[in-house]
This record gives sequence, C-alpha cells and structure tokens, in this order.
Amino acid sequence: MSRPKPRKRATVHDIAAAAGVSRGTVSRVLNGGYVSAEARAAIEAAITEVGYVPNNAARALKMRRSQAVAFVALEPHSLFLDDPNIGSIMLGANAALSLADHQMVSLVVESARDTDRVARYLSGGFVDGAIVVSARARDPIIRVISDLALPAAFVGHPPDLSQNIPFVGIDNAGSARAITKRLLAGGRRRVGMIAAALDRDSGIDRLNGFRDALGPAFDEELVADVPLYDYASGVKGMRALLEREPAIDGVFAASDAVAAGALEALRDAGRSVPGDVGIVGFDDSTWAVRCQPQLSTVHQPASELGSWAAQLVLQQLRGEPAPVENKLLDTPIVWRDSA
Amino acid sequence: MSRPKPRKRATVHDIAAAAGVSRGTVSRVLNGGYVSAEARAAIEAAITEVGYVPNNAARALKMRRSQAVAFVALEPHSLFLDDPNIGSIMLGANAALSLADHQMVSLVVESARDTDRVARYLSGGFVDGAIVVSARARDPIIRVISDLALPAAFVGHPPDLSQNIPFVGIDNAGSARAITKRLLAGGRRRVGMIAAALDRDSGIDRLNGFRDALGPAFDEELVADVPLYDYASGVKGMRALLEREPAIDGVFAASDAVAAGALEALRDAGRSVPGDVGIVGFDDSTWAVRCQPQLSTVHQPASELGSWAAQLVLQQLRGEPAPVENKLLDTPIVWRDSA
DNA sequence: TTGTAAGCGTTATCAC
DNA sequence: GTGATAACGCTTACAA
Repeated sequence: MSRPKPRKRATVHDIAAAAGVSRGTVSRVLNGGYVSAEARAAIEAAITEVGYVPNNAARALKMRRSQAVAFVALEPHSLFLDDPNIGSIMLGANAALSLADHQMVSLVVESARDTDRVARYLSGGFVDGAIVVSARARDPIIRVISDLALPAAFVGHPPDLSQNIPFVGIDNAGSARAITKRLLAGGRRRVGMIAAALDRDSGIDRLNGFRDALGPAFDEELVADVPLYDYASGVKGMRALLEREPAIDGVFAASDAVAAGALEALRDAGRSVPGDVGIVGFDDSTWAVRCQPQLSTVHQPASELGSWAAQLVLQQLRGEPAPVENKLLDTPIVWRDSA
Repeated sequence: MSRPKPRKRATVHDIAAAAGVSRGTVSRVLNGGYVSAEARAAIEAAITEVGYVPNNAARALKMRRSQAVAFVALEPHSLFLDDPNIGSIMLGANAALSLADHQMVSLVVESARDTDRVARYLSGGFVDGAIVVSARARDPIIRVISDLALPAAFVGHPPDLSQNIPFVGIDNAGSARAITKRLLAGGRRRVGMIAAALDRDSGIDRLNGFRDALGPAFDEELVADVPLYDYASGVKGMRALLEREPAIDGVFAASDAVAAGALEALRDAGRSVPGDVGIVGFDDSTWAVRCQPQLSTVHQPASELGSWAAQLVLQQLRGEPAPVENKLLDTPIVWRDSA
C-alpha cells in the first residue's frame, strides 16, 4: 500500500471535487461562513482524505495579508552572540504576536548583501509589518519601511524624528543619571565611564546622563570611548581608564557585558571590586548575575520592550492609528555587590 | 508637490502602461530574457518612475519558490538566552544562504501554539526549505517536514533514522571520551560528570563517551543528571556532586554554560580550580573564555555547522539528492586553565 | 524581439 | 446555502 512518492499538493479545487461541491463552499468552511451541516461534514472528510494543506502564498496574494511580522535586528555581527537582551526582546515580541496568531520571522542583517535582500523581503508582501531593534541613525532598511509605509515599530530609539514610526524604549539618560548618582552616593571620588556605541542614541544618552550626574566633577579624561556594547570592549575600555587615571575608584559601564569585561581588566590589574573600585552596569542581563561579584545595574525590561513593540505593530494592522505618544518603560535600579 | 498619501502599489501592469509595452516584456527585463535596448531603457525608466516594488507573494505563487529558508530552533525558552552556540549556528547558516541569495527567516517555537503556527507556516509555501536545530526525538514540526517532503537539514542529530533527512553534527561520544581521557591524564582520581539534557541524543552521547573513557572506574554515583545545558543547571549539578562525594577532584560538564555554573558552586564551596578540582566543558562558546579560570573544553564548530546545514538544504533545492553520508565535523580539544 | 493569454491557489461578489 | 466567475500580481509558452 505504498503511495506514489511525489504526491501532488492538494488544493481547494481537489477538496471540492472529492466532496462534490464547489470551491466557494469549500472556502466557506475553511474560513467560516454559512454552510449546511451535510456539506460541512463532506468537506471536512474530503480535507483529511486528500491531505489538504493551504497555500499561504496564494492566500497572501489574494488577501494582501500574510499574518507574519518581521523582527529585524540592525546590529553588527556580534549582537546575537554578545547581547543577551536581544533574545529576551525577541521572545517578548514572539509571545505577543503568537497570541494574535501572527508568525514572527526574524531576519538577520550582517552584510550589505543582507541589507538589500532584507529590504526586498520586507517590501514584497511576505510580512505585514516589522519590528526593528536598535536601529542606527540612518539605515537603508529604515528608508524602505518608511517609503512603503509598512506598519512598524522601533525598539530603542526612533531613528529619525521626521518619520512617524512609533517606538518603545527606555529613558537612557535618566537611568544613567540615576545609577551614577547612586554610585557617587557610595563615596567614590574619581569615577569614570566606559561609553559604548556613541554612534547610537542609546550610547549618547547614557553618556549624557553620566555627565549630568557628575555635574562640575565631570572629567572628559575619565570617559573611555569604545565601539560596541560587548565584553571585549569592556576589557579595552577599563585598561584605558586605568592607564589614564590609576586612582580611579568608580566606573559606570555602558552595559553589563562591558562591565563584565571591565571586571576582567580590573582583576588583571590586581584591583578588588567593590573594594578598590565600584562598578555599575546597564541592562540587568544574564551577565549581571554571572559576574563575580554580581553587578549593580539598571534593569531593562527587555521582554516587555518586545511585546510592546509587537502591540504597536498589531495596532496598526488593525487599522488603529499608531499612538503619537511614544512609550518609555520603567527601569528600576538593581543593587547587588559590584558597588 | 506633495504626492497623495496612500499611493497604490505599482505593478508590472503599471510599468507596462507607463513604458508603452506589454507586461510580458516588462517581466523579461525584470528577470532577464531577450529584449531590445530601447525597450529596456524605457522600462527601466518607468520602473523608477512608478516606484515599482515586486510582489513576492505573487511571484512565489507562480514560481513555487520563495527564495526563503526557515531556521527553526526546537528548544525550550532559555535557549536563545543561555546557549551562545545557537547564535553562531544561525550566523553561519545565514551567511551561506545569503551567498545563494536566499533569505533566512528564523522562527522561534516556545509553546504549543507556536508549534501549530510554525508547522502551518512551513507547509504554506513561504519557505522552500528548513534548517532544524537540536531537534528533540519526536516533534510535530518534524512530522510536518517529513510528510511534506520539505527540503531540510538537521543540525545536531537526526531525530529519527527512518526519515531520510540529512544532518550535520559532531561526534559527541567521541569528543566526550577524548576530553575525559585528557582530564584523567592530569592525574585526577575521582572524576564525575554533570550530564545535561539526557532527553536528547547529544546529552546521552556525551554521557556514553564519559562512561567509556572511565572504563571500570566509572561510578554511577558520580553522575549528576540535570535537565538543561545552562548555567543554573551547572550550579545545581555541582552542588549535588559535592554532596555525594566531597573528595571529587575532576568534573566533565556537559557544556561550557554548565561548567560555568559548576565553577560558581565550587567557588561557594571554597574549592580552588584547577587546584582542588579540575573541570572541563564542552562547546568552546563565549562562556569558555569568560570564566575564571578559562575553560578547557571541546571546540564545537558552530558556525560551520550552520553553513553546512544551509548547503545541505540548498543542494536539495537545486535538485541534487541529499547526501546519504551524514556529515560529522571535527572537534579539537582546546586546553586552557580549568584543568 | 514582442504581444497575447493562460494559470499559479485563494477568496469574494455576485446571481441562483 | 451554494455555484459560477472574476480578480490578486506575476511568469511563460506560444504566436506573431
């Protein structure tokens, strides 16, 4: 009883034939409309009999809806490896989309080749909307989304105020100010910062918050400028700081990963934490509790960020206007052992 | 000169009208066929003039090809957060697919709801193939792929030998045996293992390799069985081991994350590493170099696993038969400081 | 070289 | 309630 191998895919047409009704009636039971009990029964039997599986491409073409939303992270290579936040944001977004019966498809863009392909993908009708994470100031992908008026939401910061795409984020400057003040309250005299990603709003804002908290005590020399929010940058940044100011006794690292790297550099230099130098991070990611000592840090509600962004997209998909008020989520300070 | 806001999407038809040719000719320049220089020029001008963007859904319907390949990770929640390998595998797969001009779309499945939706998505014609990571023994997703004969490849281990879907992986048992032997060569007398994920082939194989390496010295009591390859499991597993055998002086952890957790438990218990106890991990992930001391471990070529899997899928897409010989990649031992 | 027309698998708008 | 029939936007024989 072996069936022929390359079985042709059954269509609505086949169901109709098998059940002895018209395609219209089949479509009605598939979607839901008025249909008699007998017809429904016959059709349902036929469906399993012929092994029907709906064709999304055809449905998308007709409906102009794919029930899919893209999740795209505009980040350098290391992101998926070094930034634990992204995973939580993704999971949060997926959960929210899932509840609304939408498929989240996440796209990675690493190269110029990727950028073009993803741009085409987004504009081609395979997705109804997009969630964009950590957008750089200007990116071709953003232009495409904006030009097409693709329902979208940003996580992090709006890439360009002139484009009215809603975003959900946190108050980076305020949070940075708050945790720096807390660090200062511990009696630290010479506190510096490892400032990362100054090509991005979040990076700039965190630096501004730090400067703000220090006020007149701010010293340009005590800011080490590193490219990425990652571990390696933390090591490098801390080394630079130690060289410039051996008497440094407090550090605000732009992220937990950076702080973890800084911890290594301090260990290598024979400084104790929090004894010789107190250090605070940002994110409250898994890094924070992995470190020795565990990090005092700013809690970033990554999962909620993701689900809010998803809501923002779903809202537009339902035809409701995107809210003009952008959303900033709370970022409580979590005080542990590193300062 | 403000254009009307909700501009209707331009189609091939519109281009044809604007350029004064037929749809067929337009399609020919879009894809590549014989077309005169003048016609081509006129059409190209028209394309930018009307702001044409191709409709993937229509193209996919007609061509029966979407130029997209799914990447699906069948793992519990914590995977994207705790397993650094997955990111590298993804990036490797994306790079390979990108070169072949295919869009990788990664799908996360966390709930039963996700499972159903993803299964529908995979079967609906939005993707031409799928890469499946760390498949559990039996999963509805796998059935769907197999039933539809969707071109696919597994990373890790074949979920069921009867289904002829190719896979690429590593020799877990052999690698585990090799690193355990190396650990024993250091003169350790009482060595145990934190065995994770024994519901998965990789978990079972690593345990088998360990048992094999110890030979008659193998002691069931010195195996702590934990559910996941993660940090928290490592902490728990190590505590259990210390309780059962305080004189333990060597540990093989089923993954680097587990080893990192074990390190914490050892630190808490006041044992020095590698002095009091030597520990080795598995994966050579970012965990390995983050730890204090850095881990001796088995290098898992994550990125290569991803690109091999991609090749396997692309091969089938080109109509070439999937290789019958499954691929096992090399796993060199990296010896650092933890043992 | 170019135009014409058919059809991919659905859903939706009609009459019946 | 149900059955024809016309799109959706695209590619591709087949003619011209």
